[in-house]
Amino acid sequence: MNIEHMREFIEIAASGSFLLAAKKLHVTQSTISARIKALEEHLNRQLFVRKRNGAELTGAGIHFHRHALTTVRSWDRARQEIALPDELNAIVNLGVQLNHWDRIAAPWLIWMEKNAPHLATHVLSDYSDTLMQRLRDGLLDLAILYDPQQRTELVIEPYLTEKLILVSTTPREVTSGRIDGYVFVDWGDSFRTQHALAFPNVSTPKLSVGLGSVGLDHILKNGGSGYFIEENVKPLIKEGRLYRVKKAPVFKRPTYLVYQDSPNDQKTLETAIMGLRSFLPTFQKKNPEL
Amino acid sequence: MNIEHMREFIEIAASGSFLLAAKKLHVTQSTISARIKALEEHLNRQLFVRKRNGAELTGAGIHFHRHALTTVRSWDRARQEIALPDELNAIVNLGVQLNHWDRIAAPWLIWMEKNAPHLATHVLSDYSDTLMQRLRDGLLDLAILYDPQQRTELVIEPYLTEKLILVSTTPREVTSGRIDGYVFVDWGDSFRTQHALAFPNVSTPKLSVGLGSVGLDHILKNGGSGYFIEENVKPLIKEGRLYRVKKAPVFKRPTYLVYQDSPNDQKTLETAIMGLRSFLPTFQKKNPEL
DNA sequence: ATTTAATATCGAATATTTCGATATTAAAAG
DNA sequence: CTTTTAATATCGAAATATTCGATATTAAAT
Repeated sequence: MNIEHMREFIEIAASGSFLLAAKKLHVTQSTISARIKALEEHLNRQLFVRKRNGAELTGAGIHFHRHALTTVRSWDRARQEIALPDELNAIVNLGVQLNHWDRIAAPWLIWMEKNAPHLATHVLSDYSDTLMQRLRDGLLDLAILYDPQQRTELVIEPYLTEKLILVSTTPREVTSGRIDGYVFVDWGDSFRTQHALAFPNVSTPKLSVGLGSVGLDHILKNGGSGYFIEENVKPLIKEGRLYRVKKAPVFKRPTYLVYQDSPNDQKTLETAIMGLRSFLPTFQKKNPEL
Repeated sequence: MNIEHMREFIEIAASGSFLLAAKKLHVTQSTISARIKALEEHLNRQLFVRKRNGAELTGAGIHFHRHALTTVRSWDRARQEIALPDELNAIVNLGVQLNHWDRIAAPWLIWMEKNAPHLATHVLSDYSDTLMQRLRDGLLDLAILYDPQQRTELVIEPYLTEKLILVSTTPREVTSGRIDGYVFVDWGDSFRTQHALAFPNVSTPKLSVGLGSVGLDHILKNGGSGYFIEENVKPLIKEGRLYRVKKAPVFKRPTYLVYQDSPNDQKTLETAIMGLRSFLPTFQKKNPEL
């Protein structure tokens, strides 16, 4: 069965006439007639009632029409997601953490546009484990993530190291025991370990959230404190909406560049990686303490 | 695009070799080669990496494979429904969890046979996420599942709430610490959370299984305890083969009825849903005659 | 360097699709 | 009741696309 023929069936159903549809589709009416005949024979069911003023769907035709639509849509979606336009000769799929879009994905897209205009780009922003899984499945060419799992077929190289600093909506120093309004943001395994070591006597934090931005929103609205990525809260500290808690330990959070060991398209991957690496020196110049 | 060719693409992906697929499909290898070449040119994307020992999907190929499956399935469904004899005028495709066959699918089939004999029925029994995907792709009309993901195009309504109770092959009460012969059955995200809260000091359970029936078989054969759906173990408790562990917490496990917001065939869907609702205790209270 | 087990290519044979011309059909007009 | 008309159906020839069989190419393993 040919999907284009199903499309024509849909067009005929819409125009209500073989002749009209033929004109619209720039084929002869006899072609349409033959196609429908073939389709009807294939399905062993009449799809149209031929009338003086055109063709009308039969019951089976109406039924088939609905399915034809989903089949054609499914194909269209496949094409849309896979097909590359002629002027682009490859695609790079980059995965980044949800909170890395602004700082990594956006500048990378600009860099790629400028330095490799013949390469299409696609960015997926999700959690580490989803990205990891997509990498393994070959659906991503490379990803930047925290806590990568070592795997033989994957190359892992250190990328940026972020700092997690404790900020509060009111200026204060770190105190022992329960910290009021403290939001525990789960920044992953290694953070949890470091955090437990640094604050052995802090029992269950008042509020735990899985996503940095949610926790940040929360304390900005309701007051409180928590650990956030320095880069993300810097502007807020400048505005005076947040204060850095003095003497609080700073946690490091390394990110890694991960990609397939033997990729399908070495050159494309290298270009993409070059783009990502190009942010490292400039980023580090701006943040010499890292 | 020819659907039969997509089927061949799927076969090649499955066999991992042009040559093998050619043999299976009773065409020459050069035909397969040409077909894939045409497909790749059409999409302007490489789908296979040709290797010494066969052909392996590229990332794009894997991605395309998923869509190819739904397109082909969608077409199959169209054909299947159109091929129905006249006295049956539609098919309802119901998806249920693997362990729900007996309790939901089987009685539903009987109900449908009695109350809507002109509707053909088809039941798919699989995991939640597979069912969810099929629903989205329009390959299922409705499904009953745990943890549905909210989606604009889907309607979700609460259905049965099951109880998970702790049973053991020997009569006893719940004890602190490690429970001997305990089988941890993974009943999904929300169960894991509830379980962790209820048994904070139970470390890694001795044995974990993904599927309830497997776990149940295991303890019946080897002795032990675990959480199972009340309805499933009730007869076994009566027989004296299992004992309910006293004072153990009971976990709730809600199931949901999920269907497309704007279905292909409103009336057919409504009938099917009515059948499913008729099994609900609330419905049976209101309509005791059923 | 050779062998081998895979895919790619190419021209000829074959099959399918499309076209253009014409036939058929059935309702509307006369 | 016949003619007209506006649609679809049919048919053979031409155009197009697909498949085959033979052979070339490739790259890993020997």
